[in-house]
Amino acid sequence: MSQSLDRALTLLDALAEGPRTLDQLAEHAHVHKTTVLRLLRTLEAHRFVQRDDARHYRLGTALFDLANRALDDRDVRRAAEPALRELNELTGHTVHLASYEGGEVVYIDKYESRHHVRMYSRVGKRAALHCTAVAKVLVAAFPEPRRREVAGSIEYTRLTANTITTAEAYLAELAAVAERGYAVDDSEHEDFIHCVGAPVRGQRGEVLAAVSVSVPKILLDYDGLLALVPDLLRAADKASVACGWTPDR
Amino acid sequence: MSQSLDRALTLLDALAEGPRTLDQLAEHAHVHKTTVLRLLRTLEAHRFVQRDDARHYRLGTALFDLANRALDDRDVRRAAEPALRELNELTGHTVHLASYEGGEVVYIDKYESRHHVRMYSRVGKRAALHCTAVAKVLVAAFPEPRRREVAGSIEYTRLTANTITTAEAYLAELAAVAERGYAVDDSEHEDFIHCVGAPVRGQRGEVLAAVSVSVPKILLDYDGLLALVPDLLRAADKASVACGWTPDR
DNA sequence: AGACCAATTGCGCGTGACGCAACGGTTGGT
DNA sequence: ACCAACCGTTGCGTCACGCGCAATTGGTCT
Repeated sequence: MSQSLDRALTLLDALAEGPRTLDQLAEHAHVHKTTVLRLLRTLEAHRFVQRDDARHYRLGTALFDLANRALDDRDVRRAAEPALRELNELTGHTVHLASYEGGEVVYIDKYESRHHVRMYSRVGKRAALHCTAVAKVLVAAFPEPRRREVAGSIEYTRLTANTITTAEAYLAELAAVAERGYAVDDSEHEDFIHCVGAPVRGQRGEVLAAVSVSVPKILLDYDGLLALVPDLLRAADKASVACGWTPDR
Repeated sequence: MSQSLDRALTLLDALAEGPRTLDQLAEHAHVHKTTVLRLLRTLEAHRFVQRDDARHYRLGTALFDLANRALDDRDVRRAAEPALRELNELTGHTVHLASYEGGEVVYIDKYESRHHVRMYSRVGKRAALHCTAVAKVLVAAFPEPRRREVAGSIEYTRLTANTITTAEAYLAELAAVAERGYAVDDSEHEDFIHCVGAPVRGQRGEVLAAVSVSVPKILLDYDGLLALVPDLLRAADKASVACGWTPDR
Protein backbone atom coordinates (compact mmCIF):
# COMPACT_ATOMS: atom_id res chain seq x y z
CA MET A 1 0.00 0.00 0.00
CA SER A 2 1.24 3.40 -0.96
CA GLN A 3 1.01 5.92 1.83
CA SER A 4 0.95 9.11 -0.17
CA LEU A 5 -1.55 7.76 -2.65
CA ASP A 6 -3.71 6.53 0.18
CA ARG A 7 -3.70 9.98 1.69
CA ALA A 8 -4.46 11.63 -1.60
CA LEU A 9 -7.49 9.43 -2.15
CA THR A 10 -8.67 10.26 1.33
CA LEU A 11 -8.43 13.91 0.37
CA LEU A 12 -10.61 13.33 -2.66
CA ASP A 13 -13.16 11.65 -0.44
CA ALA A 14 -13.20 14.66 1.83
CA LEU A 15 -13.53 17.00 -1.13
CA ALA A 16 -16.55 15.11 -2.36
CA GLU A 17 -18.46 16.70 0.53
CA GLY A 18 -17.85 20.10 -0.97
CA PRO A 19 -15.06 22.66 -1.27
CA ARG A 20 -12.50 22.57 1.57
CA THR A 21 -9.52 24.61 2.69
CA LEU A 22 -6.02 23.33 3.17
CA ASP A 23 -6.34 23.26 6.93
CA GLN A 24 -9.64 21.44 6.92
CA LEU A 25 -8.20 18.79 4.67
CA ALA A 26 -5.08 18.46 6.77
CA GLU A 27 -7.11 17.97 9.88
CA HIS A 28 -9.46 15.51 8.28
CA ALA A 29 -6.62 13.34 6.98
CA HIS A 30 -4.47 13.76 10.11
CA VAL A 31 -1.42 14.94 8.21
CA HIS A 32 0.66 18.07 8.10
CA LYS A 33 -0.73 20.70 5.80
CA THR A 34 2.53 20.87 3.89
CA THR A 35 1.89 17.31 2.84
CA VAL A 36 -1.65 18.11 1.84
CA LEU A 37 -0.42 21.01 -0.22
CA ARG A 38 2.00 18.83 -2.13
CA LEU A 39 -0.61 16.20 -2.82
CA LEU A 40 -3.11 18.80 -3.92
CA ARG A 41 -0.58 20.22 -6.34
CA THR A 42 -0.16 16.88 -7.99
CA LEU A 43 -3.90 16.30 -8.04
CA GLU A 44 -4.35 19.73 -9.54
CA ALA A 45 -1.80 19.05 -12.27
CA HIS A 46 -3.92 16.09 -13.31
CA ARG A 47 -7.11 18.13 -13.06
CA PHE A 48 -8.45 15.94 -10.28
CA VAL A 49 -8.94 18.98 -8.10
CA GLN A 50 -9.17 22.67 -8.89
CA ARG A 51 -8.91 25.79 -6.83
CA ASP A 52 -12.16 27.45 -6.16
CA ASP A 53 -10.77 30.68 -4.82
CA ALA A 54 -7.55 31.43 -2.98
CA ARG A 55 -8.30 29.07 -0.14
CA HIS A 56 -10.82 26.52 -1.30
CA TYR A 57 -10.18 23.42 -3.31
CA ARG A 58 -12.86 21.36 -5.04
CA LEU A 59 -13.02 18.29 -7.19
CA GLY A 60 -11.79 18.86 -10.71
CA THR A 61 -13.10 18.06 -14.14
CA ALA A 62 -10.88 15.05 -14.79
CA LEU A 63 -13.09 13.17 -12.41
CA PHE A 64 -16.22 13.82 -14.46
CA ASP A 65 -14.34 12.87 -17.52
CA LEU A 66 -13.01 9.60 -16.13
CA ALA A 67 -16.24 8.59 -14.51
CA ASN A 68 -18.40 9.19 -17.50
CA ARG A 69 -15.92 7.56 -19.80
CA ALA A 70 -15.97 4.51 -17.58
CA LEU A 71 -19.76 4.55 -17.46
CA ASP A 72 -19.81 4.76 -21.22
CA ASP A 73 -17.83 1.55 -21.35
CA ARG A 74 -20.49 -0.36 -19.51
CA ASP A 75 -22.29 -1.77 -22.47
CA VAL A 76 -25.52 -2.51 -20.61
CA ARG A 77 -25.95 1.15 -20.01
CA ARG A 78 -25.80 2.10 -23.65
CA ALA A 79 -27.83 -0.87 -24.82
CA ALA A 80 -30.55 -0.37 -22.25
CA GLU A 81 -30.90 3.35 -22.82
CA PRO A 82 -33.73 3.48 -25.36
CA ALA A 83 -35.88 1.02 -23.42
CA LEU A 84 -35.37 2.86 -20.14
CA ARG A 85 -35.97 6.26 -21.63
CA GLU A 86 -39.20 4.96 -23.10
CA LEU A 87 -40.25 3.55 -19.73
CA ASN A 88 -39.45 6.88 -18.14
CA GLU A 89 -41.52 8.76 -20.70
CA LEU A 90 -44.37 6.29 -20.46
CA THR A 91 -44.69 6.32 -16.69
CA GLY A 92 -43.28 9.75 -15.94
CA HIS A 93 -41.48 8.36 -12.89
CA THR A 94 -37.84 7.97 -11.90
CA VAL A 95 -36.16 5.04 -13.62
CA HIS A 96 -32.90 3.57 -12.35
CA LEU A 97 -30.40 1.16 -13.81
CA ALA A 98 -28.15 -0.56 -11.28
CA SER A 99 -25.54 -3.26 -11.39
CA TYR A 100 -23.73 -5.48 -8.94
CA GLU A 101 -20.04 -4.63 -8.81
CA GLY A 102 -17.62 -6.13 -6.39
CA GLY A 103 -19.97 -6.74 -3.51
CA GLU A 104 -22.12 -3.69 -3.88
CA VAL A 105 -25.03 -2.46 -5.93
CA VAL A 106 -24.38 0.79 -7.77
CA TYR A 107 -26.68 3.02 -9.78
CA ILE A 108 -25.19 3.31 -13.24
CA ASP A 109 -27.91 5.35 -14.88
CA LYS A 110 -30.90 7.43 -13.97
CA TYR A 111 -33.85 9.01 -15.74
CA GLU A 112 -35.52 11.74 -13.76
CA SER A 113 -39.17 11.85 -12.83
CA ARG A 114 -41.39 14.39 -14.50
CA HIS A 115 -42.99 15.17 -11.16
CA HIS A 116 -41.87 17.59 -8.56
CA VAL A 117 -41.77 15.11 -5.70
CA ARG A 118 -38.81 12.92 -6.45
CA MET A 119 -36.55 10.37 -5.00
CA TYR A 120 -33.10 11.53 -4.12
CA SER A 121 -30.45 9.44 -5.78
CA ARG A 122 -27.43 9.84 -7.93
CA VAL A 123 -25.50 7.87 -10.51
CA GLY A 124 -22.59 6.27 -8.68
CA LYS A 125 -24.46 6.01 -5.42
CA ARG A 126 -24.56 2.64 -3.71
CA ALA A 127 -27.95 1.08 -3.13
CA ALA A 128 -28.70 -0.63 0.18
CA LEU A 129 -28.76 -4.39 -0.38
CA HIS A 130 -31.64 -5.23 1.91
CA CYS A 131 -34.22 -2.60 1.08
CA THR A 132 -34.09 -1.63 -2.57
CA ALA A 133 -35.83 -3.32 -5.47
CA VAL A 134 -32.74 -3.26 -7.68
CA ALA A 135 -30.56 -4.96 -5.09
CA LYS A 136 -33.14 -7.66 -4.47
CA VAL A 137 -33.31 -8.39 -8.19
CA LEU A 138 -29.54 -8.61 -8.52
CA VAL A 139 -28.95 -10.72 -5.43
CA ALA A 140 -31.90 -12.98 -6.24
CA ALA A 141 -30.07 -13.85 -9.46
CA PHE A 142 -27.27 -15.54 -7.52
CA PRO A 143 -27.24 -19.26 -6.80
CA GLU A 144 -28.50 -20.24 -3.35
CA PRO A 145 -25.12 -20.48 -1.54
CA ARG A 146 -24.01 -17.09 -2.77
CA ARG A 147 -27.32 -15.59 -1.68
CA ARG A 148 -26.73 -16.91 1.81
CA GLU A 149 -23.27 -15.46 1.83
CA VAL A 150 -24.57 -12.02 0.87
CA ALA A 151 -27.51 -12.28 3.27
CA GLY A 152 -25.09 -13.06 6.08
CA SER A 153 -22.87 -10.08 5.38
CA ILE A 154 -25.59 -7.44 5.38
CA GLU A 155 -26.20 -5.04 8.23
CA TYR A 156 -29.96 -4.93 8.39
CA THR A 157 -30.36 -1.28 9.31
CA ARG A 158 -34.01 -0.46 9.86
CA LEU A 159 -34.98 2.52 7.75
CA THR A 160 -38.77 2.31 7.79
CA ALA A 161 -41.46 0.19 9.41
CA ASN A 162 -41.33 -2.23 6.47
CA THR A 163 -37.58 -2.74 6.26
CA ILE A 164 -36.49 -6.37 6.25
CA THR A 165 -34.29 -6.86 9.28
CA THR A 166 -33.28 -10.51 9.35
CA ALA A 167 -31.30 -12.74 7.02
CA GLU A 168 -34.11 -15.33 7.03
CA ALA A 169 -36.74 -12.87 5.89
CA TYR A 170 -34.32 -11.55 3.28
CA LEU A 171 -33.63 -15.00 1.85
CA ALA A 172 -37.34 -15.75 1.70
CA GLU A 173 -37.88 -12.45 -0.11
CA LEU A 174 -35.14 -13.28 -2.60
CA ALA A 175 -36.76 -16.63 -3.34
CA ALA A 176 -40.06 -14.85 -3.97
CA VAL A 177 -38.35 -12.34 -6.25
CA ALA A 178 -36.65 -15.08 -8.27
CA GLU A 179 -39.97 -16.90 -8.56
CA ARG A 180 -41.99 -13.83 -9.57
CA GLY A 181 -39.43 -12.32 -11.90
CA TYR A 182 -39.62 -8.88 -10.32
CA ALA A 183 -38.99 -7.26 -6.97
CA VAL A 184 -40.94 -4.80 -4.88
CA ASP A 185 -39.66 -2.29 -2.35
CA ASP A 186 -42.78 -1.53 -0.34
CA SER A 187 -41.48 1.63 1.35
CA GLU A 188 -38.67 -0.35 2.89
CA HIS A 189 -36.05 2.27 2.18
CA GLU A 190 -37.96 5.52 2.51
CA ASP A 191 -41.39 6.03 3.99
CA PHE A 192 -42.85 7.96 1.13
CA ILE A 193 -41.45 6.03 -1.82
CA HIS A 194 -42.03 2.56 -3.18
CA CYS A 195 -40.45 0.82 -6.16
CA VAL A 196 -40.64 -2.14 -8.47
CA GLY A 197 -37.58 -3.66 -10.14
CA ALA A 198 -36.80 -6.27 -12.80
CA PRO A 199 -33.70 -7.89 -14.28
CA VAL A 200 -31.91 -7.06 -17.55
CA ARG A 201 -30.41 -10.22 -19.02
CA GLY A 202 -27.53 -10.90 -21.40
CA GLN A 203 -26.84 -13.39 -24.15
CA ARG A 204 -26.77 -16.46 -21.95
CA GLY A 205 -29.64 -15.36 -19.78
CA GLU A 206 -27.34 -14.08 -17.01
CA VAL A 207 -28.52 -11.03 -15.12
CA LEU A 208 -26.45 -8.00 -16.14
CA ALA A 209 -28.31 -5.26 -14.32
CA ALA A 210 -31.61 -4.29 -12.76
CA VAL A 211 -34.13 -1.64 -13.78
CA SER A 212 -36.48 -0.03 -11.33
CA VAL A 213 -39.29 2.50 -11.29
CA SER A 214 -39.57 4.59 -8.11
CA VAL A 215 -42.80 6.34 -7.26
CA PRO A 216 -43.80 8.62 -4.37
CA LYS A 217 -46.74 7.08 -2.50
CA ILE A 218 -48.76 10.28 -2.76
CA LEU A 219 -48.81 9.88 -6.52
CA LEU A 220 -49.67 6.19 -6.66
CA ASP A 221 -50.84 3.72 -4.04
CA TYR A 222 -49.52 0.17 -3.73
CA ASP A 223 -51.97 -1.27 -6.27
CA GLY A 224 -51.12 1.53 -8.66
CA LEU A 225 -47.45 0.67 -8.26
CA LEU A 226 -48.06 -2.99 -9.03
CA ALA A 227 -50.02 -1.94 -12.10
CA LEU A 228 -46.72 -0.61 -13.46
CA VAL A 229 -45.15 -4.07 -13.40
CA PRO A 230 -46.21 -5.11 -16.92
CA ASP A 231 -44.66 -1.93 -18.36
CA LEU A 232 -41.56 -2.49 -16.27
CA LEU A 233 -41.18 -6.07 -17.46
CA ARG A 234 -41.72 -5.03 -21.05
CA ALA A 235 -39.00 -2.41 -20.75
CA ALA A 236 -36.63 -4.82 -18.98
CA ASP A 237 -37.16 -7.42 -21.69
CA LYS A 238 -36.59 -4.86 -24.40
CA ALA A 239 -33.35 -3.82 -22.71
CA SER A 240 -32.38 -7.49 -22.40
CA VAL A 241 -32.91 -8.05 -26.10
CA ALA A 242 -30.67 -5.05 -26.78
CA CYS A 243 -28.05 -6.81 -24.66
CA GLY A 244 -28.18 -9.95 -26.78
CA TRP A 245 -30.76 -11.91 -24.86
CA THR A 246 -33.16 -14.18 -26.73
CA PRO A 247 -36.60 -14.68 -25.14
CA ASP A 248 -38.06 -18.06 -24.07
CA ARG A 249 -35.89 -21.12 -24.61
CA MET B 1 4.90 17.02 -6.65
CA SER B 2 4.38 13.55 -5.35
CA GLN B 3 5.86 10.87 -7.54
CA SER B 4 3.73 7.93 -6.52
CA LEU B 5 0.53 9.91 -6.68
CA ASP B 6 1.50 11.26 -10.05
CA ARG B 7 2.02 7.75 -11.31
CA ALA B 8 -1.24 6.53 -9.84
CA LEU B 9 -3.17 9.28 -11.59
CA THR B 10 -1.47 8.39 -14.82
CA LEU B 11 -2.69 4.84 -14.31
CA LEU B 12 -6.24 6.06 -13.92
CA ASP B 13 -5.89 7.97 -17.15
CA ALA B 14 -4.77 4.84 -18.91
CA LEU B 15 -7.61 2.84 -17.41
CA ALA B 16 -10.10 5.35 -18.73
CA GLU B 17 -9.44 3.90 -22.18
CA GLY B 18 -10.80 0.58 -21.02
CA PRO B 19 -9.72 -2.41 -18.92
CA ARG B 20 -5.96 -3.00 -18.86
CA THR B 21 -3.59 -5.62 -17.52
CA LEU B 22 -0.76 -5.03 -15.12
CA ASP B 23 1.90 -5.24 -17.82
CA GLN B 24 0.10 -2.88 -20.13
CA LEU B 25 -0.19 -0.34 -17.37
CA ALA B 26 3.42 -0.76 -16.36
CA GLU B 27 4.57 -0.16 -19.90
CA HIS B 28 2.27 2.80 -20.40
CA ALA B 29 3.51 4.52 -17.26
CA HIS B 30 7.15 3.50 -17.74
CA VAL B 31 7.47 1.95 -14.31
CA HIS B 32 8.16 -1.48 -12.93
CA LYS B 33 5.09 -3.66 -12.67
CA THR B 34 5.71 -4.20 -8.97
CA THR B 35 5.14 -0.51 -8.48
CA VAL B 36 1.99 -0.60 -10.54
CA LEU B 37 0.71 -3.50 -8.48
CA ARG B 38 1.22 -1.64 -5.26
CA LEU B 39 -0.50 1.46 -6.54
CA LEU B 40 -3.40 -0.54 -7.90
CA ARG B 41 -3.87 -2.20 -4.56
CA THR B 42 -4.22 1.14 -2.87
CA LEU B 43 -6.54 2.37 -5.57
CA GLU B 44 -8.58 -0.79 -5.21
CA ALA B 45 -8.88 -0.36 -1.45
CA HIS B 46 -10.47 3.02 -2.12
CA ARG B 47 -12.70 1.55 -4.86
CA PHE B 48 -11.06 3.74 -7.50
CA VAL B 49 -10.28 0.66 -9.55
CA GLN B 50 -11.67 -2.84 -9.49
CA ARG B 51 -10.50 -6.13 -10.92
CA ASP B 52 -12.41 -7.22 -13.91
CA ASP B 53 -11.12 -10.77 -13.97
CA ALA B 54 -7.80 -12.22 -12.83
CA ARG B 55 -5.74 -9.99 -15.07
CA HIS B 56 -7.74 -6.96 -15.99
CA TYR B 57 -8.29 -3.85 -13.98
CA ARG B 58 -10.92 -1.25 -14.70
CA LEU B 59 -12.09 1.99 -13.16
CA GLY B 60 -14.06 1.50 -9.97
CA THR B 61 -17.30 2.77 -8.64
CA ALA B 62 -15.85 5.37 -6.28
CA LEU B 63 -15.18 7.44 -9.37
CA PHE B 64 -18.84 7.52 -10.38
CA ASP B 65 -19.72 8.35 -6.87
CA LEU B 66 -17.27 11.21 -6.50
CA ALA B 67 -17.94 12.69 -9.90
CA ASN B 68 -21.68 12.66 -9.62
CA ARG B 69 -21.57 13.96 -6.10
CA ALA B 70 -19.45 16.85 -7.30
CA LEU B 71 -21.72 17.46 -10.26
CA ASP B 72 -24.65 17.56 -7.90
CA ASP B 73 -22.97 20.41 -6.08
CA ARG B 74 -22.86 22.59 -9.14
CA ASP B 75 -25.95 24.61 -8.53
CA VAL B 76 -26.40 25.68 -12.13
CA ARG B 77 -26.89 22.11 -13.11
CA ARG B 78 -29.69 21.48 -10.71
CA ALA B 79 -31.33 24.83 -11.25
CA ALA B 80 -31.19 24.59 -15.02
CA GLU B 81 -32.51 21.06 -15.20
CA PRO B 82 -36.24 21.64 -15.71
CA ALA B 83 -35.69 24.26 -18.40
CA LEU B 84 -33.23 22.08 -20.30
CA ARG B 85 -35.32 18.97 -20.04
CA GLU B 86 -38.24 20.94 -21.45
CA LEU B 87 -36.12 22.21 -24.31
CA ASN B 88 -35.00 18.67 -24.99
CA GLU B 89 -38.57 17.39 -25.06
CA LEU B 90 -39.77 20.31 -27.16
CA THR B 91 -37.13 20.00 -29.86
CA GLY B 92 -36.28 16.33 -29.55
CA HIS B 93 -32.60 17.11 -30.05
CA THR B 94 -29.48 16.78 -27.92
CA VAL B 95 -29.20 19.52 -25.30
CA HIS B 96 -25.92 20.28 -23.54
CA LEU B 97 -25.03 22.35 -20.53
CA ALA B 98 -21.39 23.43 -20.33
CA SER B 99 -19.34 25.63 -18.11
CA TYR B 100 -15.95 27.29 -18.15
CA GLU B 101 -13.70 25.82 -15.51
CA GLY B 102 -10.06 26.69 -15.14
CA GLY B 103 -9.25 27.43 -18.73
CA GLU B 104 -11.43 24.83 -20.35
CA VAL B 105 -15.04 24.30 -21.31
CA VAL B 106 -16.58 21.16 -19.86
CA TYR B 107 -19.95 19.54 -20.46
CA ILE B 108 -21.67 19.28 -17.12
CA ASP B 109 -24.99 17.90 -18.27
CA LYS B 110 -26.57 16.30 -21.27
CA TYR B 111 -30.05 15.40 -22.48
CA GLU B 112 -30.07 12.84 -25.27
CA SER B 113 -31.70 13.29 -28.63
CA ARG B 114 -34.83 11.32 -29.40
CA HIS B 115 -33.48 10.55 -32.85
CA HIS B 116 -31.22 7.74 -33.87
CA VAL B 117 -28.58 9.93 -35.45
CA ARG B 118 -26.86 11.61 -32.55
CA MET B 119 -23.91 13.61 -31.59
CA TYR B 120 -21.26 11.81 -29.66
CA SER B 121 -20.45 13.56 -26.42
CA ARG B 122 -20.24 12.83 -22.76
CA VAL B 123 -20.61 14.64 -19.47
CA GLY B 124 -17.11 15.54 -18.33
CA LYS B 125 -15.79 15.86 -21.86
CA ARG B 126 -13.97 19.02 -22.79
CA ALA B 127 -15.38 21.08 -25.61
CA ALA B 128 -13.07 22.60 -28.21
CA LEU B 129 -12.85 26.35 -27.62
CA HIS B 130 -12.80 27.49 -31.24
CA CYS B 131 -15.53 25.43 -32.84
CA THR B 132 -18.37 24.77 -30.42
CA ALA B 133 -21.35 26.95 -29.71
CA VAL B 134 -21.08 26.55 -25.94
CA ALA B 135 -17.44 27.61 -25.85
CA LYS B 136 -18.13 30.64 -27.99
CA VAL B 137 -20.92 31.71 -25.66
CA LEU B 138 -18.74 31.31 -22.59
CA VAL B 139 -15.65 33.02 -23.99
CA ALA B 140 -17.74 35.81 -25.52
CA ALA B 141 -18.87 36.62 -21.99
CA PHE B 142 -15.33 37.64 -21.01
CA PRO B 143 -14.12 41.23 -21.20
CA GLU B 144 -12.14 42.12 -24.30
CA PRO B 145 -8.60 41.62 -22.91
CA ARG B 146 -9.41 38.19 -21.53
CA ARG B 147 -10.96 37.19 -24.85
CA ARG B 148 -7.70 38.10 -26.57
CA GLU B 149 -5.77 36.08 -24.08
CA VAL B 150 -7.89 33.01 -24.70
CA ALA B 151 -7.91 33.55 -28.45
CA GLY B 152 -4.13 33.69 -28.39
CA SER B 153 -3.78 30.44 -26.51
CA ILE B 154 -5.97 28.31 -28.77
CA GLU B 155 -4.61 25.82 -31.27
CA TYR B 156 -6.90 26.34 -34.20
CA THR B 157 -7.10 22.75 -35.38
CA ARG B 158 -9.15 22.54 -38.56
CA LEU B 159 -11.88 19.95 -38.13
CA THR B 160 -14.20 20.80 -41.01
CA ALA B 161 -14.31 23.22 -43.93
CA ASN B 162 -16.03 25.80 -41.73
CA THR B 163 -13.72 25.70 -38.71
CA ILE B 164 -12.40 29.06 -37.61
CA THR B 165 -8.64 28.91 -37.88
CA THR B 166 -7.31 32.31 -36.90
CA ALA B 167 -7.42 34.35 -33.73
CA GLU B 168 -8.71 37.38 -35.67
CA ALA B 169 -11.67 35.50 -37.10
CA TYR B 170 -12.34 34.02 -33.67
CA LEU B 171 -12.38 37.41 -31.95
CA ALA B 172 -14.70 38.79 -34.61
CA GLU B 173 -17.00 35.80 -34.08
CA LEU B 174 -17.00 36.37 -30.31
CA ALA B 175 -17.98 39.99 -30.83
CA ALA B 176 -20.86 38.85 -33.03
CA VAL B 177 -21.94 36.31 -30.43
CA ALA B 178 -21.91 38.88 -27.64
CA GLU B 179 -23.90 41.24 -29.82
CA ARG B 180 -26.48 38.68 -30.92
CA GLY B 181 -26.89 36.96 -27.57
CA TYR B 182 -26.43 33.47 -29.01
CA ALA B 183 -23.76 31.49 -30.84
CA VAL B 184 -23.87 29.22 -33.85
CA ASP B 185 -21.61 26.33 -34.73
CA ASP B 186 -22.20 25.97 -38.45
CA SER B 187 -20.66 22.48 -38.81
CA GLU B 188 -17.38 23.82 -37.54
CA HIS B 189 -16.72 20.85 -35.30
CA GLU B 190 -18.25 17.97 -37.21
CA ASP B 191 -19.40 17.96 -40.81
CA PHE B 192 -22.81 16.54 -40.19
CA ILE B 193 -23.80 18.43 -37.08
CA HIS B 194 -24.59 22.05 -36.34
CA CYS B 195 -25.54 23.73 -33.07
CA VAL B 196 -26.86 26.88 -31.49
CA GLY B 197 -25.92 27.99 -27.98
CA ALA B 198 -26.97 30.64 -25.47
CA PRO B 199 -25.84 31.84 -22.04
CA VAL B 200 -27.32 30.98 -18.64
CA ARG B 201 -26.93 33.95 -16.31
CA GLY B 202 -26.75 34.33 -12.54
CA GLN B 203 -27.98 36.88 -10.03
CA ARG B 204 -25.73 39.69 -11.16
CA GLY B 205 -26.10 38.91 -14.85
CA GLU B 206 -22.80 37.06 -15.01
CA VAL B 207 -22.65 34.09 -17.36
CA LEU B 208 -22.66 30.85 -15.36
CA ALA B 209 -22.94 28.33 -18.13
CA ALA B 210 -24.03 27.80 -21.71
CA VAL B 211 -26.86 25.73 -23.16
CA SER B 212 -26.78 24.34 -26.67
CA VAL B 213 -28.97 22.35 -29.00
CA SER B 214 -27.13 20.07 -31.43
CA VAL B 215 -28.82 18.83 -34.57
CA PRO B 216 -27.69 16.54 -37.38
CA LYS B 217 -27.86 18.39 -40.72
CA ILE B 218 -29.90 15.65 -42.32
CA LEU B 219 -32.70 16.34 -39.86
CA LEU B 220 -32.68 20.12 -40.11
CA ASP B 221 -31.02 22.53 -42.52
CA TYR B 222 -29.33 25.75 -41.45
CA ASP B 223 -32.53 27.80 -41.55
CA GLY B 224 -34.28 25.11 -39.56
CA LEU B 225 -31.52 25.29 -36.99
CA LEU B 226 -31.83 29.06 -36.68
CA ALA B 227 -35.58 28.61 -36.23
CA LEU B 228 -34.74 26.87 -32.94
CA VAL B 229 -33.08 29.99 -31.55
CA PRO B 230 -36.22 31.49 -29.98
CA ASP B 231 -36.90 28.25 -28.11
CA LEU B 232 -33.26 28.05 -27.10
CA LEU B 233 -33.28 31.60 -25.76
CA ARG B 234 -36.51 31.00 -23.90
CA ALA B 235 -35.03 27.93 -22.24
CA ALA B 236 -31.77 29.71 -21.43
CA ASP B 237 -33.69 32.59 -19.87
CA LYS B 238 -35.84 30.22 -17.86
CA ALA B 239 -32.69 28.50 -16.61
CA SER B 240 -31.21 31.90 -15.80
CA VAL B 241 -34.23 32.86 -13.76
CA ALA B 242 -33.86 29.59 -11.85
CA CYS B 243 -30.28 30.67 -11.11
CA GLY B 244 -31.40 33.95 -9.59
CA TRP B 245 -31.23 36.16 -12.64
CA THR B 246 -33.77 38.93 -13.04
CA PRO B 247 -34.68 39.89 -16.64
CA ASP B 248 -34.19 43.38 -18.12
CA ARG B 249 -32.79 46.03 -15.81
C1' DA C 1 -0.55 50.89 10.33
C1' DG C 2 -0.43 46.84 12.95
C1' DA C 3 -1.90 42.30 14.15
C1' DC C 4 -3.57 38.00 12.87
C1' DC C 5 -4.44 33.98 10.09
C1' DA C 6 -3.65 30.86 6.42
C1' DA C 7 -0.98 29.53 2.45
C1' DT C 8 3.69 28.77 0.95
C1' DT C 9 8.87 27.86 0.87
C1' DG C 10 13.48 25.72 2.39
C1' DC C 11 15.54 22.18 4.52
C1' DG C 12 17.44 18.09 6.79
C1' DC C 13 15.95 13.54 8.35
C1' DG C 14 14.28 8.92 7.93
C1' DT C 15 10.92 6.10 6.07
C1' DG C 16 8.43 4.00 2.64
C1' DA C 17 8.39 3.50 -2.20
C1' DC C 18 11.35 1.65 -5.65
C1' DG C 19 13.24 -2.04 -8.92
C1' DC C 20 15.43 -6.51 -8.94
C1' DA C 21 15.19 -11.31 -8.97
C1' DA C 22 13.02 -15.36 -7.75
C1' DC C 23 8.55 -17.82 -7.19
C1' DG C 24 4.04 -19.79 -8.49
C1' DG C 25 -0.22 -20.40 -10.83
C1' DT C 26 -2.55 -20.50 -15.18
C1' DT C 27 -2.85 -20.95 -20.17
C1' DG C 28 -2.02 -22.76 -24.49
C1' DG C 29 0.54 -25.62 -27.54
C1' DT C 30 2.50 -30.12 -29.09
C1' DA D 1 -0.14 -35.33 -20.27
C1' DC D 2 3.65 -32.74 -20.21
C1' DC D 3 6.20 -28.65 -20.95
C1' DA D 4 7.03 -23.90 -21.96
C1' DA D 5 5.89 -19.32 -21.79
C1' DC D 6 3.60 -15.75 -19.62
C1' DC D 7 1.95 -12.87 -16.11
C1' DG D 8 0.83 -11.77 -11.46
C1' DT D 9 2.85 -11.95 -6.89
C1' DT D 10 6.36 -11.94 -2.99
C1' DG D 11 10.77 -10.75 -0.29
C1' DC D 12 14.35 -7.82 0.12
C1' DG D 13 18.09 -4.29 0.19
C1' DT D 14 18.82 0.44 -1.25
C1' DC D 15 18.25 5.26 -1.60
C1' DA D 16 15.24 8.67 -3.43
C1' DC D 17 11.34 10.89 -2.11
C1' DG D 18 7.92 12.28 0.75
C1' DC D 19 7.64 13.87 5.41
C1' DG D 20 7.02 17.51 9.20
C1' DC D 21 9.27 21.50 11.34
C1' DA D 22 10.08 26.26 11.40
C1' DA D 23 10.34 30.45 9.08
C1' DT D 24 8.35 33.59 5.38
C1' DT D 25 5.09 35.62 2.55
C1' DG D 26 0.71 37.42 1.35
C1' DG D 27 -3.74 38.85 2.27
C1' DT D 28 -7.58 40.56 5.36
C1' DC D 29 -9.74 42.65 9.24
C1' DT D 30 -9.64 46.02 13.10
